[in-house]
Amino acid sequence: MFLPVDEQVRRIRAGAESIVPEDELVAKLERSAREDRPLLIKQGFDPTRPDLHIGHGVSIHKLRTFQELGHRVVFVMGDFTARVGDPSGRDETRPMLSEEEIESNLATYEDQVFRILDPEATEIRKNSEWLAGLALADILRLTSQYTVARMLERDDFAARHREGRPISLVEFLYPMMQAYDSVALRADVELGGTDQRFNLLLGRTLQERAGQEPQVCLIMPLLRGTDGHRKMSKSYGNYVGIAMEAGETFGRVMSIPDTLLEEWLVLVSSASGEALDTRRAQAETDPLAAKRWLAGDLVARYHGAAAAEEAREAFDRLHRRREVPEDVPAVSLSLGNQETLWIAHILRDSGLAASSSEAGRLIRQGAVRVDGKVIREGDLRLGEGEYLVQRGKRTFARVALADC
RNA sequence: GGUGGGGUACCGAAGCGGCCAAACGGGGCAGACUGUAAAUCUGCUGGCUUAUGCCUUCGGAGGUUCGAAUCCUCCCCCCACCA
Repeated sequence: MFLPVDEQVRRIRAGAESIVPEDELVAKLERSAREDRPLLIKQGFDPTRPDLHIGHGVSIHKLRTFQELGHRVVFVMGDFTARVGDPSGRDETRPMLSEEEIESNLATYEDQVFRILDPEATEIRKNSEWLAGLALADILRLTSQYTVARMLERDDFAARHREGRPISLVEFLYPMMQAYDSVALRADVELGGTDQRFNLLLGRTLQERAGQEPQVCLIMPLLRGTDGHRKMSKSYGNYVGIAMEAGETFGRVMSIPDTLLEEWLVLVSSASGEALDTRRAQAETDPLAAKRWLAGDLVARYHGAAAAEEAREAFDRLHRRREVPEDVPAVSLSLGNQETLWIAHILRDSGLAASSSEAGRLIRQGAVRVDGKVIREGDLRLGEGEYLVQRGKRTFARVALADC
């Protein structure tokens, strides 16, 4: 039923930042094979922000690998912990979320997660199931199992404490709750990013205190974003969203620096084993081909094979052949009672420029074309008719001018 | 509670009576180059019915002045040290 243990380990280890401790993972896998019983793989998610990007996808892909290896994946929605907000990597307390906000985020999470995970083989559990019912007495027992000094070992807490910034008591409870999830589920393995290291290790500690075999922590690196430097994050704008439109996804992947390519192939592509090795070699010899494959692979995974083909074609058309894309947004503008409209206003009102001042600047820089011809005159006016207006290399609008 | 230091455009950070729509860096946008890139170089980066013109902006509200981001008063918010 299971692949040989060493092959399983190989696939699990691919791309991982660290496995703590690896020999326990091997032991668990061996026992699982011997007893023909799948391991329980757990990952928690904070339903605080409804948009997932492929940085989150790194560990979700890894969960998928576990599914393919025949293990049992439990996806924990931290609906209860979200009311606190994960302080990891933060330098201040986060606002608590209301129940309504949390609920409304859950559904969109499932939609995105199931673009990667097999829904049939995934259990989704909310941690309010076991956390909401805890009595104060239970919580006292739990909190007695860990010390303030050890809590302060965590880098972000330590820094905040050292610098005199506030740490609310409830934030100490966040890792405790996440760790308790592992106790409640009797997790064999927990996945998380490097920023989760402390929380994952705390899970081991609490499991041991509860008389359980401690979980193995599988720590995945944080994915670097499209800028090639900083970790992928929505607030840096260097992300590729899982639910993002297909063409946009394709384009963003194509624009990553080559130096990022191998990393992305390992961490977020569907390739594994030998296929992955082949792609990694290709990334060296023909980065463009490898990047195109990766872009298509991601689009196919999130939107289906047909969408990937379409995205590739649209991309080639726009960027390689410099042709006008097929789906240029159409805008119709009213002339009002005038004969003509000023080009700066046309650019502004068709959404190609944020303001008429910006439109003027773009024209001065030679970035504006009308029907393929570069516009130099800042005072150009257009009369009734249809025009293809272009701003820069890749932003178009088909503008219809008419009175009415 | 005391003392001291701050709040400037998307972010960081200069400016400390006119030459300030506000230096510089980052980010963003555009041009060149290219493999669509990245790196590099160049330009732009408040708004306005089309602009050697006008309007709004430097925590908030008033005031002094021909003139204020810059001086004064009050208020709000941050930070450091002490208690």
